[in-house]
Amino acid sequence: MSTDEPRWLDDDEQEAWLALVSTGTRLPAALDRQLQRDAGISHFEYQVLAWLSMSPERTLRMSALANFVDGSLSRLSHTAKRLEKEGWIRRTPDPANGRYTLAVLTDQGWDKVAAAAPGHVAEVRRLVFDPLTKAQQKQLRQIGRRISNAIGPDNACPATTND
Amino acid sequence: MSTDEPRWLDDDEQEAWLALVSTGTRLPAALDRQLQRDAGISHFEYQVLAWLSMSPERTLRMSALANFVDGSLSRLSHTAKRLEKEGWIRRTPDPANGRYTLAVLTDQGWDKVAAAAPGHVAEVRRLVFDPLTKAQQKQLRQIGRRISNAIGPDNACPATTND
DNA sequence: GCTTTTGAGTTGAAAGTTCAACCAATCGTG
DNA sequence: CACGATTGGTTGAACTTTCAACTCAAAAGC
Repeated sequence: MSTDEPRWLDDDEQEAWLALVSTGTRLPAALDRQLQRDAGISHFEYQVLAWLSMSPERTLRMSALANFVDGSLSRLSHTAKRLEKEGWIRRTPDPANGRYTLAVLTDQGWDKVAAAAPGHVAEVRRLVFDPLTKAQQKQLRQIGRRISNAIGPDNACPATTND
Repeated sequence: MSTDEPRWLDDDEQEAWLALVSTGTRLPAALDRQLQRDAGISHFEYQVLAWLSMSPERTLRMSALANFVDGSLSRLSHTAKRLEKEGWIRRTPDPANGRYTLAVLTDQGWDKVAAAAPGHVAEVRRLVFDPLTKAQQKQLRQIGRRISNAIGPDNACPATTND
């Protein structure tokens, strides 16, 4: 953008960066593969079902759900249509305020997440936690929080002030 | 998969996991936004151009390039068609072995990356390195390497054995 | 109280990605 | 040296995601 030389990445930064980009594309891909293979759903769809399953009444407003899964409302709407067609969720206008839409996990939806969860958790463990020491897991938590803060708000995890 | 209870994530793991997923989806999105806004290309396209620009003769075989950018050959082929249409790359059959295809960065392609790079590097710095201490940057490098190893081969960064 | 504005959500078309089928060149093997 | 198997790459169709336009309900102005 500006005309003066930017501060390029040094070798260490470069290596960290390449590793991060590579992991950032390959980890989601790996999770998608596992879920697609064992449950026939994408990681995004899984997250939608999972967040609903953890919510009171198994219910969330579409916009809240979109925030949790870090997706656009439009993307969520299309996905919700597919999930609804499968019978895993239902959508109803919020009786308390007609311009909100509530997404509700159905019983079949619950069964679906319940069936998919163990395999998914095992994969997360295998790829992320098992290869790390306890100390590294803690470091990862702190690092993730800092980068997430830098990216900005819209965060699923409520802001924790301590780093 | 198996019928016995899986080992669920404890609270600390859960938090680390949510942070990682959130960062893993929002960081690429943020990079895409910056590049799209300032250069009119996606992060994936940028990576293609960048890897070519760093390669001898500004040339790489399609399959090698696909590995570097962690994408399928098909995806790369479609992308290459678009980049070629813009005049940023050329494709020719490898004279040495007719079943390989060489992707070559053109002069305009070089100019394109050169123009996009400073803004992109600045964004990477802002989002990833500036918020971290030197120690955390080192930790991130090690953690990334371990997770990357767990995911498996096909890695852009040549395998480094020390953790 | 009627109109304008704002915000949540949906929709359809365009762009991008994946999937499976395909082509073409090389390698192996008899 | 011929023929099937393999490998690198492309293509088109199906699917997903994005983008911009639109709908509808609640709030805000006046």
